[in-house]
Amino acid sequence: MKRITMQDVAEQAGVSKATVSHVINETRFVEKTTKERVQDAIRSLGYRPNVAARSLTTQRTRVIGLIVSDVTNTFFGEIMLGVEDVLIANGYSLMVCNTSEVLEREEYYIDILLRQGVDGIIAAAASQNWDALNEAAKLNIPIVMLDRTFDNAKSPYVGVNNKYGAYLGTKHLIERGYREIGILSGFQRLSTMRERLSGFKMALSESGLPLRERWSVASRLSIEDGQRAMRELMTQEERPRAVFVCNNLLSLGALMGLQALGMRCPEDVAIVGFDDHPWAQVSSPPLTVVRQPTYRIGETAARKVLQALNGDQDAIPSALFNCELILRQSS
Amino acid sequence: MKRITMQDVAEQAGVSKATVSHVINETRFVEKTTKERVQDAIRSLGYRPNVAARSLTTQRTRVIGLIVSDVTNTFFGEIMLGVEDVLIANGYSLMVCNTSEVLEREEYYIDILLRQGVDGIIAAAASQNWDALNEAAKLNIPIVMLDRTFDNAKSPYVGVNNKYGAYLGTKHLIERGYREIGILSGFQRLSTMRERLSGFKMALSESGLPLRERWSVASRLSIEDGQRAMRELMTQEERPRAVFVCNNLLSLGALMGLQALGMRCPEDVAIVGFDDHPWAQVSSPPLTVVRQPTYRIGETAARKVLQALNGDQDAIPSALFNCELILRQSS
DNA sequence: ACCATTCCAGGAATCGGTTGCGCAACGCGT
DNA sequence: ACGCGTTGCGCAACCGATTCCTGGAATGGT
Repeated sequence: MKRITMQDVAEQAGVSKATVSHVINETRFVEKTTKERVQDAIRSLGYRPNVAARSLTTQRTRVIGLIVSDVTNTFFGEIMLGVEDVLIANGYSLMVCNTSEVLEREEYYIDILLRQGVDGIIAAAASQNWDALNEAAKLNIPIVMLDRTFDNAKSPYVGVNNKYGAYLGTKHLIERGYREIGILSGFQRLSTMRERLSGFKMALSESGLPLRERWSVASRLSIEDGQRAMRELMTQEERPRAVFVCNNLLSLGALMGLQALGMRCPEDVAIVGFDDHPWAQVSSPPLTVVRQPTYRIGETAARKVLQALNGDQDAIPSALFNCELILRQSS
Repeated sequence: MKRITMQDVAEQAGVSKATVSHVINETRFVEKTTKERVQDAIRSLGYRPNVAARSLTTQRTRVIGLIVSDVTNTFFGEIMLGVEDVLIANGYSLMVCNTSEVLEREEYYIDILLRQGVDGIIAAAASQNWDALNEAAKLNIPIVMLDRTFDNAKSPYVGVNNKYGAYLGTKHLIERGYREIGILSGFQRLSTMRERLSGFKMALSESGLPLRERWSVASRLSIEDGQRAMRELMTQEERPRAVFVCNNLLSLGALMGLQALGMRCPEDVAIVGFDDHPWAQVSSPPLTVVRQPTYRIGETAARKVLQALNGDQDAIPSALFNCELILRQSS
């Protein structure tokens, strides 16, 4: 079936393409009866504007690119939900890219998104210094950093106060009486992980507790790696009695690692995780976690790109949410 | 910064736009030296083709739309992963739409995708008779149904043998000695849910076990609804001693519901869930589940759209994977 | 040396919209 | 009846690529 174009609508309605366009976009006054004829023609023909053609002239696509590092993680799933809700409500669409924390894939995707001509990019960057992002900035494409940021990033950032969150979780362990506390964190190239480590250290030093280097392990962000790392922590001659875990996949891995070792939580070792997860309520034991407002983070990030697109010339401020400690039975 | 066009490249290389285009797409022989000049120009200018312009003439966007019903569900996350890997490898991009099982949103998204001019659609449809999809079919846009299908769908379908999966899980409960078995399923408008219910019934009747109507509840697919439904099942005077749960969110809800009622699993009631989940390994108790090969489902669906796009005129066959029973401690 | 091929590459139309410019018709005042 | 301002809409250029048609130069055969 031949695709129906604006020309077809124009002919059917007995007007010019220009008028059809103006009716659709409400960009100029059109007499009521004419307008109705056009709308009828649109309906009866089942006309659907071609966004490629439109964006060719307008230079805008009304598509936003979202780069996340792990689509299978509920954390990002909820963020996507927030982003999507806001975008849809504003007539934008979403192009999702999953990097699996692989740097090359990230660069590749940036390129793709720029070719697609996305109007803006929301990114949970895997890398630490993103030339590709700078390029995008040069093209005047607004960027919003999500979850993680760079040291000298000039783009607004939406995330949580990671340092405080980790501090909160660690403090809780200390208050519970634990004094031998370890930490299971992730890539130090991620700002979140650095901040969480630093919050952890702050809590420790504030209470005069030492941090043993061997009790601080950083691993890749996966269940298997969490499991491995937990084993590494727990098989030392002198092992920690509590562990702060910096990510939900790692928490799951940690729990599994513990089970594999035949150790009990919290009797043998207490755990506080970062990031809540629906299943954390029924895990064995239910996990005490530091929760981030994921949906709101997504929403906020989306609002900020739109804000930038709507010509808010002022530098758009970053948004930091606070974390919340959810007490359960692992600590 | 002005966007760099093919014209700029052509001038810099001292050739015509046509030649630049042919170099980029390898659509006609270009002398080695000329080609190199063009490639140098592309590099030095940092030229990036405008896909909107391209798709205007080619009538193809190299974008595939993926409609899922719940992005926060790991199940769909893994499917997305599979879809994405295949698409990327073939130079396609992905536009993700999340319907949250809301029918209007689904129709809305179909419209959006058609406007965007996606080359194909992969859909886990929430609705049962999709006019919108038929429209897409009329436009010669290949559709692949994912996870669920319609009764008289003419599009290929990629999923699992749900009936057999449910049969497997139920059979397992029966073999364990349970005779009072209930089922917690979802919307009967979803083909998956109907099939699973039917597999469940098959197992029951095969063993001469009765199905009490009150032991079969269908709820919306969410954790809260699963919880509610489980309570409904468990607070009857005569309650089942085992429950087959048709979806991972419902399983989680069921577990939570049980906890809330102070009941123990599997002592008070055994559970077998449909869909595996990483956290199901550490839940209390670890959950026996019927697992679907999610990643492969995604991959396969993507391959099928591409196949259709590459002009495989023959009707593309559906693909049904088999489920696998994962034994843990809830049964 | 001349003509027929072959080889390379350019010109220009085209895809389907948007938008600046300008014109015809109409109403109103005098 | 005439002029002028206003109202409503059409014409055509343009966005940035692809692709068909065409033509000049180089090559080869006799």
